[in-house]
Amino acid sequence: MLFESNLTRLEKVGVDDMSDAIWKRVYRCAEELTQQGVTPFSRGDVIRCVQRDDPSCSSDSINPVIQGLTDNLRGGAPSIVGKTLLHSVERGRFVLRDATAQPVSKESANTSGYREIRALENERNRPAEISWEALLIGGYAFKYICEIEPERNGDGTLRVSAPQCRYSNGEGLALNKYGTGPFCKFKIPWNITKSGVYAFVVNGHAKYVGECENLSKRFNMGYGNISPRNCYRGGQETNCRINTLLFESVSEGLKVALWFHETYDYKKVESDLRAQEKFEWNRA
DNA sequence: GAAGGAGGAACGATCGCATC
DNA sequence: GATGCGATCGTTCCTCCTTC
Repeated sequence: MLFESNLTRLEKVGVDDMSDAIWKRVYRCAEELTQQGVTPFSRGDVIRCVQRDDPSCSSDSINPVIQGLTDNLRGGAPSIVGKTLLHSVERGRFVLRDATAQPVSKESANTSGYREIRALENERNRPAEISWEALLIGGYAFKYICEIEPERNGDGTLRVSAPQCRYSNGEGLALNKYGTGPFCKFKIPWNITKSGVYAFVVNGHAKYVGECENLSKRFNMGYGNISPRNCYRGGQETNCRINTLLFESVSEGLKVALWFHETYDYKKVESDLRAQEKFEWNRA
């Protein structure tokens, strides 16, 4: 059978461990509709078909997946197979892209469409103007980024975040050393995409230095927003530990500022700094 | 080898705007 | 108003590198 062999080939390229992935259900439905002679099929046809098997799967989840599988639509949720399965023939109507086409490998799927999306994002997120203010740490000039200002309650007290409570923990994992918090949530501007070395400066004293490839991501998707999984063993303990230290410092009324030294050679600069000075929040 | 620190891929959720 | 499209962000998991 033509369609069965296509799916089999997809599974052979390394995607057979994702039996519940929405993209796979979407593809099966597209095959099913095509076999029934419903081609082109509508977005709604696919959504109804997927929901027939899994009513809990909302159209909000299915829509970006359809988009992400369609070669001539931009955006959507990128899947492991890339934009290789569907083709939009008119607004809201699709056909299987090429029932006889060879699927792309995981590697090539990652290198084409996905990279183009990232390149566009990088272009959009041009670096922000960083203050001219500078701070010398170990001979390197750091620029001021912002003060760390966690979310607060209506009465001005720090809002305590407890992401560990949201983890389903089906494997019965223990909390890691720093998984109990308390945690806070904060963000820095999203448009500082440069690599370099950052420093937490508390009341004028550098407490921690670390490296990053993308400062905004490192903070907004790392330190500033602790994910439930990271509170448990195997999660990113460092994010938990540093977040709690920030929480405690700000709670005590201390000023915590983020400073940044932009460099491509961030590994060397970080190790150089840590060799020169001992920072209280860095571990050995 | 274990632990710490970080990057990145994959997938999904949500939101705003456009179009029918 | 419903549906479709596009963009952005969040979560989880995995891998890599370095240091001890």
